[in-house]
Amino acid sequence: MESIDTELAAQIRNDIILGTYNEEERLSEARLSETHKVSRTPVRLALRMLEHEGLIRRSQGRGYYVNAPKVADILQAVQVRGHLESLAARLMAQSPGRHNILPNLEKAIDEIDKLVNAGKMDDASLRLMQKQNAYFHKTILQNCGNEYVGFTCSRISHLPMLEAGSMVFDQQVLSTQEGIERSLFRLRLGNSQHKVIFEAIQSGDAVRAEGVMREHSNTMVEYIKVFEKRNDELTIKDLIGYSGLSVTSAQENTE
Amino acid sequence: MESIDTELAAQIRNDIILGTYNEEERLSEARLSETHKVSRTPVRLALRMLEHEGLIRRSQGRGYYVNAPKVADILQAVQVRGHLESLAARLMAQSPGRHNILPNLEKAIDEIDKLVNAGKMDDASLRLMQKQNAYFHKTILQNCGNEYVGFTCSRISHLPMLEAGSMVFDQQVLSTQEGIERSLFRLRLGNSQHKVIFEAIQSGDAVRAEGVMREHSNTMVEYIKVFEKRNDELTIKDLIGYSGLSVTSAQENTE
DNA sequence: ATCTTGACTTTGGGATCCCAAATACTCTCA
DNA sequence: TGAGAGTATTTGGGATCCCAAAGTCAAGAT
Repeated sequence: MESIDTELAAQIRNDIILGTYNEEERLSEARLSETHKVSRTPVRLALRMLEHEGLIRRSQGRGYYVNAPKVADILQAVQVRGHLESLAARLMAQSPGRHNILPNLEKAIDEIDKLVNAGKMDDASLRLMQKQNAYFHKTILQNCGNEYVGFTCSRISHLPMLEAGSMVFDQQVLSTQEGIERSLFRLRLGNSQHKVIFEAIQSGDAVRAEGVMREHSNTMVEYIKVFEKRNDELTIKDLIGYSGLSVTSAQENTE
Repeated sequence: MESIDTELAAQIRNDIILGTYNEEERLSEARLSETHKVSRTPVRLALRMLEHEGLIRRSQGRGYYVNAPKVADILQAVQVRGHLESLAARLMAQSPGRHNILPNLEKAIDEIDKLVNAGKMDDASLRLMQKQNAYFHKTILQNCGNEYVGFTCSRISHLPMLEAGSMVFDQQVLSTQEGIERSLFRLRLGNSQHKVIFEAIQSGDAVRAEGVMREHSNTMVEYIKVFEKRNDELTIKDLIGYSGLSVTSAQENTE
């Protein structure tokens, strides 16, 4: 368990993201300290944190305004993260020490391959795939030789779906056999991109590593846009549902 | 004047960056509140802020450790910012609303041209050029259509030289006529890159806008590396000196 | 009816006190 | 003399009180 202020920030963040507060609703230290049964000190720390994250705005003498992100914001942030990941792939391909890390990447690829080939799309399998996928992406971010790439990424990872390696699944699609086949195809494609990225990094082909990673990152943006087309009123809550995880546990995984 | 905690954070940040504290020195809330004559509440807020910025590390029950950035860190961060700026250039070239902004960019280019052609490299001229240069870069970041590009950049702009459009000059070089000529050449080159970026954005050539911006951003990294080669023990303090501004006022410009 | 002015309320910021946890130190016993 | 236990100290976290600034509302003057 973290300290109260961190925990509190996580709760309020969750509320903001899930749309519990009204648009532009005003938050006050005093009210939050009452509703959450804590003193104003941790509330203040939590609000400062959320202000840094851009989820609330401070207004001189008027308290804090909620500034809830929209799906469009998530798309923009994912694009930024993807761009940074492509930098990481390029840098890692140029990094002399990369060879010690490569086996770990390969293992993650193999694990995903194994799961995809088993053809199962149950909740447990999805979780395992997400875990390996996240590991693949985080490993590249953290071992590219430029620690500010990972650092900068982490500055937007409080948003849902912004953890490196987050994946989106359409539960409706997963309910039919044909949908499962399509999803498996998508996963196979994604993992084959992983393989290309791996090989490019291994052989030191920085340009290719960057290019494929860019394309790979773009995949999720396009996939979410498909959802948007089908549903104008797509909310972030829906999106988190698509991540294949429960809404509450999605927050717990935030680091 | 900002609130005490912001001001305090700026002071401590300055001290850390300029190397006032020893490597890995421990900071405590109580001591800082004494030395800065404020209570522990704003100290705590300031320390949290600095922790977010990565300048100090919190250790359970042992207070805070100073984590002073090195010149190598600045180089890494500049690389990240440059990469994000190249994304901004690409996106702005694809943005339909860019034409309303283009005149402002052109004006900044013209102003720099005017100053460079005048051939003066005095302090006032340098300041004006820095201002126009910063305006050029910030305008692209803020009008690329993806607000998270600018947001993400701002998450590392607490570091020195990390404000978009910061420039570096070698004061030693500026003391000779030949050095001034070389610096003017460098500025002319930089501004001609600005022009290419401008034209690429104007004509919607996203690939070119991104490529030239990447090259443009890389220039500063290479220039700082020249300093490093000449002086193994190059400190961040030296680097701020190279920015052509006084060490203290460099902090004031932080936004 | 409207504008102005005053008091009242709400807001966040800062100071101070208390507390638990972790550390560091010292004394004692083997 | 060295190891261990117990105590003192230092650490940050939380609660509470006070304050100045800004916003809000109502009453009174024009």
